[in-house]
Amino acid sequence: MQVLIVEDEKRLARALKQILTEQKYMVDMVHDGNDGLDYAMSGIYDVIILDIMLPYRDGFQIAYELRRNKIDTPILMLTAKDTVPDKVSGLNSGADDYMTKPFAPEELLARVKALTRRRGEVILDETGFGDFNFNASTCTLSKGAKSVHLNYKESEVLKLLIANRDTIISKEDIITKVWGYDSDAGANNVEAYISFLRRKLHFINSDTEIKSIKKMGYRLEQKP
Amino acid sequence: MQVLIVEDEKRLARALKQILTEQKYMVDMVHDGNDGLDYAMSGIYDVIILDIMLPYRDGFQIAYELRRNKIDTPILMLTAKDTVPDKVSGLNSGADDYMTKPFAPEELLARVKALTRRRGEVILDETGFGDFNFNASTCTLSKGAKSVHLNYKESEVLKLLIANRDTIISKEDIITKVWGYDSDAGANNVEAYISFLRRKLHFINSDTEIKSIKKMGYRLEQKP
DNA sequence: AATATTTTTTAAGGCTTTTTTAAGGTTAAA
DNA sequence: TTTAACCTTAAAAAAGCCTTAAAAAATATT
Repeated sequence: MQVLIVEDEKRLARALKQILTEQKYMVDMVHDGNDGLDYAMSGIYDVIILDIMLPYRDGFQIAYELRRNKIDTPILMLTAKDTVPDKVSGLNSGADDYMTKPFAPEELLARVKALTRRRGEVILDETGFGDFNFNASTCTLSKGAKSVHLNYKESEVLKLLIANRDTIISKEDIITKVWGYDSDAGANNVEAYISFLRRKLHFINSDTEIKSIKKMGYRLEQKP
Repeated sequence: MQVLIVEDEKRLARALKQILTEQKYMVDMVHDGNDGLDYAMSGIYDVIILDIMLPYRDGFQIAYELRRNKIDTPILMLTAKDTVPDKVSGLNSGADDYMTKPFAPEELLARVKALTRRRGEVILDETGFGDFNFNASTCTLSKGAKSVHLNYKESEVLKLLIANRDTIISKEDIITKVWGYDSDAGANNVEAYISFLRRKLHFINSDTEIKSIKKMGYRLEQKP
């Protein structure tokens, strides 16, 4: 789950980032309106946290531009002012939610969660493939009576494999989606996690295997 | 369908890559002008997405060099500037299309699609010829119940044969498109892979054959 | 703040698959 | 019939991948 923070007050931006990364969001952070629009236009984020007062280009303009370009990433607007006129123009320009500074971390998290949930496609808590189940909210992989805990990265990799059940997913893809765009993780990082997952699948006696297709990537496959 | 991204801003490059790979393009990514020219010279790409501002060698130079060397891969130029002089020199140097940052993923996809369509091909996921099917996203060749896995180069060669279904494709062509322009692969490399493919077509009981026309190349042919 | 635990990264050696090479047999054009 | 082009195959070489242990980093606990 990827979040973009556009906030020029760096201290606040850092605080936001910390709150979100603690909840396992992948966070990118920029500090002015131009960068904000650039990054947001990539369309890769699940939520954008957008300050209104920004250098070069304000939050309203950014929201407006995004919607005009059919980027429908949910936007959570931030502002110090609590005036009605602001609220109106914020929501008109395309924001989905609105929050006035200062705010409690809980409130931020609640709103971000609400916005990402609304993106719909059902946030799958309980999912699976072949003969195993995976509960994303408890990070538990299970088959029958046997179960085992997955840590964060294991879970993310497995979720990707499940989501791409009928195609080969490349290591590059896994890296950008689990480690992030600017990470310097390499193929071996993915390989290591694939190995961890295989061991755990084996531990719960699953007959699903993570097949590797050389030069292409991985795919889940149910054995017998 | 292969795309080369030449863009030094790594985050943007990765975002581009993600957008394209989600649409089943095969994407290679380099981050400076030298690598950009090297990769592009291979001639194996269907589109090159080329930033203008690059370390070592800018986008104009690369486009110019490519055209001078008779590499006619369509080029989509990217730039932050939206000035007319830039547009002109971009198109003069050999670019086919032009896009200013920031942009929406849809726009990118529309332009890339337009450039590749012009080449006359389609984005193939599930394709085939005669009595067999080939699923490019799982690298699986099948006819009826029988199926077999193709490795990377086998897939690439087969895709070329299918794409050129009505014409003879030469070994030189296959070499430059699968091995790259500066590879030292020879005719025998192609012959070996043709042989591998024939064996696998036979294995799935296909009646399609890869016909060889001496001194000319190969062509797919459906028997009776 | 120090220590313990868990997670993540790194690196090396071994294994498997892919790719190349090479040699001898086959085909078809001249 | 001759000969260059092509086919097939085995085996060598290279590349890619797996696994594991151990180091480093992050996180939790005391």
